[in-house]
Amino acid sequence: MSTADWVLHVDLDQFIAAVEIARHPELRGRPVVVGGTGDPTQRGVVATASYEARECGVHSGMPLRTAARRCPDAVFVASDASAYEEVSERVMAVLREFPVVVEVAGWDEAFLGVGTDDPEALAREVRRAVADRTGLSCAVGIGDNKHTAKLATGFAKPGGVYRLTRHNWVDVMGERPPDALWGVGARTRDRLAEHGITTVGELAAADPGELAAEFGPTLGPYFRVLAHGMGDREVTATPYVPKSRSRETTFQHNVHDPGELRAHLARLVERVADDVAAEGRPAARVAVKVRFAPFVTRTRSVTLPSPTMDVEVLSRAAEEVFGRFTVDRPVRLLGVRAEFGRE
DNA sequence: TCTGGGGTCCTAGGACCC
DNA sequence: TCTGGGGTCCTAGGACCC
Repeated sequence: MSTADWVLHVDLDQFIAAVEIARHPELRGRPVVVGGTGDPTQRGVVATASYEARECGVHSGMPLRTAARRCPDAVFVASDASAYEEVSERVMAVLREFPVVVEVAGWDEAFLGVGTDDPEALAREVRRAVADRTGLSCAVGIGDNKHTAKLATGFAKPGGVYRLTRHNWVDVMGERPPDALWGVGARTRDRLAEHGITTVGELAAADPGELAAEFGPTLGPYFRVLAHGMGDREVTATPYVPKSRSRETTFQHNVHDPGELRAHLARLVERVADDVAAEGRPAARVAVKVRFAPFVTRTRSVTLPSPTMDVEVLSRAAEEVFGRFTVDRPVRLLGVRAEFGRE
């Protein structure tokens, strides 16, 4: 743990696309779209688009079909999680060689808790070390907490360094919409707008009571804290301990046949049971997710009589929970999640 | 824009207990 | 014998993030 002078946020540029370009050099300079099975005629979305592909309006989360229409020259590549994990580990190892606390925040990003008089110099060293040792480019945000560091990275991209602190917060963020904050999305932005709040500055000045009434006693005041550029300063190297493991599948074609659905359910629960066993900790709850056509998602769950890693017990629980659904429409997605107990 | 997969955290209502 | 208030667990759903 560290409550040092500065928080740095390191974020790799177009990470997944960069890994694919590194191992397929002929892709360099071309629009590259990574996601799904790599077949843009199938259901799936863009995981990462290279900067060349972004120029045609392709971005993360966009359906592959749409990406193919916008960028007919793009090269489509299947997503390969284990390759990205491996490269990610190498990058994190480079970061850990610095005299900093490293908190991994995803495949392609990490917070660094640092004590230094010259955070810009350190940020440039980090960028150089990552580039030299992995061939990857990254942006580094410098902040006085994790929130400002994370937002600073957005201004540093691609491949730069940017500092955002209480000293330039109002100038940089005051006039931006509330969803520019990390943790405020489109839904909350729209609900805020109904209260006449359309900028970060207005949110910072909003009545905490009114926010609590709209968003609840924890979330409401928290949004106002974010709008002041405040946030968590604690950077911790404690290894990540998952609270749940899940597997889900979107079918290429909607499924209505109950037998077929049960067969898919059985396969999913086996994969989840494998993940639970690999984790070596018993699951306390089992949840089943069903997404009906066109796109209505429902979840049912059960607390097990006692936590278990037994695939038979997990399977029976998933079947029981699935049996509580009324499957009267075609099913687009089926998912199973196991939650670990509190220890 | 016909909308993946894997996660986390918060809210809210009802059950149940004291 | 018509009724309080607090605490905690269970469940479903929503929002957000990478």
